[in-house]
Amino acid sequence: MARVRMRDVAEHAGVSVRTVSNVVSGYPHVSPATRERVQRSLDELGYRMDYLARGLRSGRTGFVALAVPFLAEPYFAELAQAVISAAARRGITVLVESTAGDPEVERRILSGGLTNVADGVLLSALTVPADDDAARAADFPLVMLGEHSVGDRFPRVGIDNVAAARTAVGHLVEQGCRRIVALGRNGSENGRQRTEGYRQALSAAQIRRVNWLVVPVEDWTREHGRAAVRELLDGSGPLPDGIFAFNDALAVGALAALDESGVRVPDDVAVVGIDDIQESAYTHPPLTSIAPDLDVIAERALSLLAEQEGAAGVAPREEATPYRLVVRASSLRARPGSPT
Amino acid sequence: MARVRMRDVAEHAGVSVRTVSNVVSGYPHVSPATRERVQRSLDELGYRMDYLARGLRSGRTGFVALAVPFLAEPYFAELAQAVISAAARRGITVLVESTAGDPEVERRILSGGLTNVADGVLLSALTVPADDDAARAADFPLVMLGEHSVGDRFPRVGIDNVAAARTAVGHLVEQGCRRIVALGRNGSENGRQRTEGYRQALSAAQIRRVNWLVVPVEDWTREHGRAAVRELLDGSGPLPDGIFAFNDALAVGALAALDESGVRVPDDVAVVGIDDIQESAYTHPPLTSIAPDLDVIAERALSLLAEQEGAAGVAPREEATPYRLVVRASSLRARPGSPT
DNA sequence: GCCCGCCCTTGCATCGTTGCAAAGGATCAC
DNA sequence: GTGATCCTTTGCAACGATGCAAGGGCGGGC
Repeated sequence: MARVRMRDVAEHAGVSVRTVSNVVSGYPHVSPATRERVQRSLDELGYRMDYLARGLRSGRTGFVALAVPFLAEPYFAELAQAVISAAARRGITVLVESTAGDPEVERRILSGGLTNVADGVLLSALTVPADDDAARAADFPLVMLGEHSVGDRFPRVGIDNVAAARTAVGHLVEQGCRRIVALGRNGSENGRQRTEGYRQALSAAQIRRVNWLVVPVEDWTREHGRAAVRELLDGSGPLPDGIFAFNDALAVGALAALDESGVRVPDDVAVVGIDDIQESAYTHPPLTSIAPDLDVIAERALSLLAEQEGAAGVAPREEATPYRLVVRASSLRARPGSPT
Repeated sequence: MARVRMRDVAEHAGVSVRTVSNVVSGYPHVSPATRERVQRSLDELGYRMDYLARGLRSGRTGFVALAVPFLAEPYFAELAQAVISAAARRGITVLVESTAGDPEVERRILSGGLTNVADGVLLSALTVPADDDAARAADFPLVMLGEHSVGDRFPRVGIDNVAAARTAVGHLVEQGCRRIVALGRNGSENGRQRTEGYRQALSAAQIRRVNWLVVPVEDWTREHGRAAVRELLDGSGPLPDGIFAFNDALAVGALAALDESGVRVPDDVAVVGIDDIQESAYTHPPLTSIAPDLDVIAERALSLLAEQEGAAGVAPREEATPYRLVVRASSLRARPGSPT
C-alpha cells in the first residue's frame, strides 16, 4: 500500500492540492463545506503528513535536537524526559544525541551537525571551552543546558551552580559539620562553579582553611564517588564530618563506600548532593540534595529556542532556574541548631 | 551566512552537481583528480548534507525511532543509551519518543505516526494488545523490544522472561528461601510471563502452594515497590523469607521498605530483581539481579530492522537474548548449599 | 587505422509539500 | 446598477538531493 499524498486526497475530494494543504495546516479562509469534504477524504484515505517534504520546503522541521553526555546517567535521563514532555506539549519531536562527553562530538554539534534536521539544538556540554571556534561560528538556534555557556553568543538555562553549592554546604554547616570535603572537582566549568560555592560557604562560616578539602574525581559517577571515598577513608588524614558531592551519583557512590566501612551516616559523616535524582529518595540513608526544577528548565529552554528562531538578534542571557534544598536523613542530625 | 548546497560546491569546483553527489556518496567511478578537487571545495565551503532533501528523494532518512514508556526509568534510559550507541556505530540517528505507557500513544506509533521520518521503529510497549487493529495494519519496519510481541507480524528482541524469572526464583530457593513473594503482577504480558516463571520455579522446588504469593502493583517503580512491601510488613500474614521483584526499581523500593522496618537483608529476607540497572550495585545491600545484555539487544534489534527494510517478507521471529544472574549481597546467605 | 567498449561526467525529472500571488466569485455599500 | 472589497480557491515554482540514462572522451584490440 503506497503512501497517501496530498495529491491523492485532492483528487478524491475534487479540490486542488493547495486547498488540501490549507485545510491540513489550518488556514482560516476555507469554506466550511470544503473543509468538511477535504477532512472526510483525509480521514478516509488515512492521510499522514510527510514531515520531510514539509521540512524541506518550509525550512522548519518540528524537531529539536537534545545532546547530553550520557543518557544512562539518571540526571540526564530525567532531564531528557522533561525535555521530551515539554516538547510534546508544543508538538515538537526530540532527537536525542549522546555525546559520551567527547569534545569532538560536542564540537561537531556546535558546528552545525544537526542543523538542517532540527530547528534548534539543546546542548548539555561537559567540555567545550567557551571560546571554541566552532562555538563562535554556530549560527543556528542553540541553548545551553546546565553549566557551560559558550562564549556570550547563546543563552544558558540552569541553576546557579555557585549558589546551589553554597546552599548545600551551608546546610551541612548548619547541621554542625566543621570539616567538610568537597567531592568532584574536575576540569569542567561546572566543577569550578561548585567548588567556588563550596569555598564561599566555608568562608562565610569562618571554617579554618586547614579543614578545607577538595577531592578530585574523573567522572561524576557512582563508581568514582565510591572509589574516592574509599581512598579517603583508607588515608591517614583526619576523617571529615561532612561530604558535599558535586552530584547525586557521586553521593550515591560515597554512601556505598561509607556503608561498607561501617561509617554511620549522618552521625559520623553527613552527606549532601546535587540533582535530586529519583534514586536519592531510596538510598541508605535517603540522600539530602539540591533539586533543580527540570520542568522549568525544559520549558525555558524551548521558549528560548523559539525566540531565537523568531528574531535574528536575541540578546543571549543566562536564565537561572529555581531549585530547592530537599533535606533527607543523610544530613539530618539529632542536634538541631534551630527548628525548621 | 546561507546554507552551502551541492550547487555551490559544484560551481566552486567547476563540476556538475551530480558529480559532487557522486563524491559525497562514495560512487566509485570518479577520477582521483576530480574527487580531490571536489573534496577540497567541500572542505573549504564547509558543505553539510541536507538530510531532509536526501530523505525526501531517496526514501531513506537514516533515522530510527525508539519509543519507550518512560525515559526517566533507569532501565529504559540504559536501553536507550545502548540503542543510541549501537545506532551511532551504523551512522544512524535515533529519535526518542516517550509514550508514558499511554495505549493511545502506542497505538498511534503502531499506526505509522513516525513512519516517513524514520526508516524503522523500535517499540518497547507496555500495553498494546497483541491483536490490536493498528498492529495488524502496520506496514513498516518494526521491532518490538522487551516483552510484548504484536501478533506474529513483527520480530521481538529481549530476554526470555519466563526463563529469567525461573532463574531468579531458583536462585532464592538455592539460598534456602521457602516462602518467596513475587512482587509486581500487573496486566502486562511481561508480568504474566514473569509470574509464570515464578510458578515454574516454585513447582520445580516443590514449594507448598500455601507459600506462594503474588503481590500486584500498579507500576514497576521504586515507589510502588516500597508501598507494596510496607503493606506486606504491616499485614498479618507470615513474613516471607524471599522477595522476587519483577524489576529492579521495585526491588529498590522493597529494600527501602525493609530497611525502614529494620528487617535484615538477606538474613531475614533475601531479595532479587530483574534488569540489573546500574543503581543496583549501590543499594543497601547491593542487589542481586538478572542482567540482560542491552548491547546485544540493541544490536539485534537494529539488524532486524535492516533486514525488514531489505526483503519484503522477512519471517518474524523472537530473538531470545542472553542474560546473566548477577549475585550480590541482597541474596547471599551465610549457609551456602554448594560452592559457586 | 578504425571501431568498440569502458570510464567519467552530466542534465533532467522527481520526491511531497508550502510560499507566492493572482484569478474568480460573492457580498456589500452607495 | 456598479464598483470595490473580501473571501476562496487555484497554479506554478521551488526547497536540495538522488535515480536514471545518456553523452563524450580515451584507450585498447585487431
